[in-house]
Amino acid sequence: MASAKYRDIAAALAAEIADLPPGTKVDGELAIAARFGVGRAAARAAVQELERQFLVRRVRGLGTFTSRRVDYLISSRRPPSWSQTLREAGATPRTVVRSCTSVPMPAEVARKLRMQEGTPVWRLQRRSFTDDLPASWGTEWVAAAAVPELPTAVRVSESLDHIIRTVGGVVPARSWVRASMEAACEEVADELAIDPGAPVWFVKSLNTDEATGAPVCLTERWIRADAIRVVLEAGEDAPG
Amino acid sequence: MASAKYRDIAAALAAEIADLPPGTKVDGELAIAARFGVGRAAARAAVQELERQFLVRRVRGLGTFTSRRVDYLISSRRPPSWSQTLREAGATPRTVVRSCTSVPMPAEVARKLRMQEGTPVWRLQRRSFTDDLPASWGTEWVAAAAVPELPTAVRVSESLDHIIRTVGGVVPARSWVRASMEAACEEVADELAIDPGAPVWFVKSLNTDEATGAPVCLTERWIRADAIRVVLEAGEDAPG
DNA sequence: GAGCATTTGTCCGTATGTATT
DNA sequence: CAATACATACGGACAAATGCT
Repeated sequence: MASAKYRDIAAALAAEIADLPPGTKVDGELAIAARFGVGRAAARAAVQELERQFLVRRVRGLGTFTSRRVDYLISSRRPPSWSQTLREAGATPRTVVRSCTSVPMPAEVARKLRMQEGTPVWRLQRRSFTDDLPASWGTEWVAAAAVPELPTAVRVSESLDHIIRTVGGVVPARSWVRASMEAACEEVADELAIDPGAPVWFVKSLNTDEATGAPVCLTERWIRADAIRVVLEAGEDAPG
Repeated sequence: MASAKYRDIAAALAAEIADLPPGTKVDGELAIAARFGVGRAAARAAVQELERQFLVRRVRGLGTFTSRRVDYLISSRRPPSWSQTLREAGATPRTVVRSCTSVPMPAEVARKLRMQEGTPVWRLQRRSFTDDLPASWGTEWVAAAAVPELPTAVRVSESLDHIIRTVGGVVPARSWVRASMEAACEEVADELAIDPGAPVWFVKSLNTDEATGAPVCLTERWIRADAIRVVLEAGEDAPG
């Protein structure tokens, strides 16, 4: 019995592609089926196994490609910046504003930001890419007082962290973070160009002024699990 | 066209089983195929979709059953105890010692524990269950000085946190945690009774004496993603 | 824009293997 | 040993997305 054919094939393919640079095109289902002398079902199961392990990414009509997950390190010791974190991990980040409006602060947000419900707050919705892959989407609630002209600022810089530092004059630091893995709902799946139900991280985070401890912004962000490996570091010591 | 049949079926089934108590037997593939008027392939794909989303668990020869994931909250504000965390979540925890030996401290562990390489350290390997499901496995490195008689102590109490408190006389607190989701390797899959490649959490954590900050133990633990929903929390403020 | 080849996505029917009860 | 139900696999078919002509 040993194991199933598709598992052996998956293991063989995994070893083959291990050293290939990300984005390399690999054999299609039919080619694999022919090479290993199996039907398309077994070949397909093998490639799907690799996909579940985030080793390849598949695009209909195009093919199967080697993939890599970029580490996204969330730590209280480092600035809460998508751009900077991704760049340090060796990827090319990009962020696009979907909407940026001033709204009355909802009750839940007000509680977290420790401000009066109904006072104006920026509601910034953005989508972030890593190497041209839509990898993150979510909402950032920024205290209006911290950055008076956010809509203008986000047109100049892609980094909210940078904006708050330069325009707002505060250094944001992660105060608390909560991360879990969920199945993508319709809306999230749509924004991230994945199938509904695919695994995504949900990261909620409060950033405060490093100096005064005053709340600056609240972020709620979904992150594609197949593109990003979220690593959360809690605590003060260096993990090495 | 709208979407695939199996997705519609999966969505319909998900809604049906949402309120069922965990462990309830649900329709098999053939029953679903008959009910929705599709082939077995589509029915199977639908159930597999539910399985990927951790809504059901399947056992060959037995059937498909509703599942629940227990929340495992890892936070710097709460004691690093499997037993206590799981119990609070309403599950029945159990921990079994696989091995407990005194070994010379490896270099990597020594660096994390800030001790001399080669000094004696307890190497404790344990497997933890939630409701009789093997859900976690890993190694704990405990400074020998903190608990002189660990092999005896682990026979009395299942909670390492409790042992260190009572026998060692220190209150352990999470100093830092590093968690990510990986595909299970052979060894881990074997210990957790899952297929190799299935999604598992890998959690590495350093616990220190709450009072003095001195390192007490280093843990490396794999956790079944289909059984446990890991939630990471970092920071001082109340998340509400 | 239309047409075509490629490749993955979905689905069918059928068959056999294997674990549990 | 038999019944049940999931696991794997085959071959075939059409749909849908992509890139190119």
